[in-house]
Amino acid sequence: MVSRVESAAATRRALLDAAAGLLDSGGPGAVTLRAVGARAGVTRGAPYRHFPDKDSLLTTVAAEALDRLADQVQAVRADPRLSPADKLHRGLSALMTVGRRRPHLYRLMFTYPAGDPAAIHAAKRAGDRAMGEFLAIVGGVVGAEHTRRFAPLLLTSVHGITDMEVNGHLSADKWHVTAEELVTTLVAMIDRQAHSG
Amino acid sequence: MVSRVESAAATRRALLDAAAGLLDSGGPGAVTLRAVGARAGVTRGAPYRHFPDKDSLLTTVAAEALDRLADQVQAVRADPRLSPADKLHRGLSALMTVGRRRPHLYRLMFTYPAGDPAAIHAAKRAGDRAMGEFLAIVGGVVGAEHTRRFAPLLLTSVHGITDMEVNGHLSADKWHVTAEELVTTLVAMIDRQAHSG
DNA sequence: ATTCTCAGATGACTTTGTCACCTGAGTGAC
DNA sequence: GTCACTCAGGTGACAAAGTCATCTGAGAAT
Repeated sequence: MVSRVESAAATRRALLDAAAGLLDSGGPGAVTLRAVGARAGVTRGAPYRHFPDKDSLLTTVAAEALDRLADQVQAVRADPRLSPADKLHRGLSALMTVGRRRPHLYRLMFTYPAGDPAAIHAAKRAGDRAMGEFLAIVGGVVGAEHTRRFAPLLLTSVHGITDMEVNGHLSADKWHVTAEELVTTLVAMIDRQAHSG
Repeated sequence: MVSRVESAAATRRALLDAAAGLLDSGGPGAVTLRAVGARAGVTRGAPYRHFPDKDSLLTTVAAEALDRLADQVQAVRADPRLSPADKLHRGLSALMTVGRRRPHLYRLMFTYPAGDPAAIHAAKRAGDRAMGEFLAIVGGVVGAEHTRRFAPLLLTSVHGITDMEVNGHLSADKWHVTAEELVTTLVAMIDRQAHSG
């Protein structure tokens, strides 16, 4: 027997999964509320029982993705078997992997959130949490006194590298560099900078 | 007396300007072909005489913006009164200024281009040209042997900084840094790296 | 002068976001 | 246990917007 609230929660979950799935397979254009509903086993109007509008649904998808990223980074940070340098490498890899494996979702995660205030707040909160986890990892590498400058620099830079790669502005055969190479160079530079002058 | 081709060219121009204007003032959601047509003084169907579809129109807007950016950077690069370091600073400022003054256009410029092959090609071409101009400027600062690595790194990083700022992920009161500070740090680091080891 | 070409207008169709309203199954009060 | 209630979900409807077929009229070629 399923209670009413259980069924409702399951539908909500199915809607979010359907939206993310459609986004992955067909890009933003494929995400219509009708298609989302169909994929979740309900009809066009049903999503409005769970989200005030389409933007809020999408922003919630982004918020969940940011939260999962934050979880991953948190797990990396808390893993006692990893050295600070390894943690940094894995954390950054987690970010880039989202961009490569789920480019449309990645785009959504870093777009200015829209929709109702609750969804927007959730997205900002999740984004800040992910950022905070990264900050802590970077702090373990460069030392607290350098974190304020280098952590955001590293994050924004790696985001830029990922974003441009995802959007085809980093054609390897034209600029003769890979994203990995850029990140490696960047990390080495920051490391050196923080541990010398 | 206006010839037919003059009138057609003027309409095409008006359509592109109208699209860019609507994008600036109301975001992507405000750019409808009907609104574009109205703002350009024609009706809904007229844009299809100049662009095969909406995506192609938008991609052309992006291509023109990238071309204008390339022009600016080229002008900076060719200015004999500027030192290499000044050129770099002004070039990067040009990029960030687009992001701040015209955030929606900035987003469009760095999104994977859609539409007909001609428009896509124009956008990629313009993007590559802008990238090439930046590359030349960076080469003047760090020396040819370091350009391949540092130029794309600098560009992607500054793009990432700008993108995250534009999308509200760099709230100064939370992370206690400004975009300027990040760029300054980055440039100083690259400069130092290229001129020492 | 006649015919042709093409920019632009118009009507129509389709997709999609959104809302008002309806319905039926769990749920709490008695 | 009965009854009214709440709310998830279904359905009809509407408006906005992309797109196309078709029409028209003014400049261009002959």
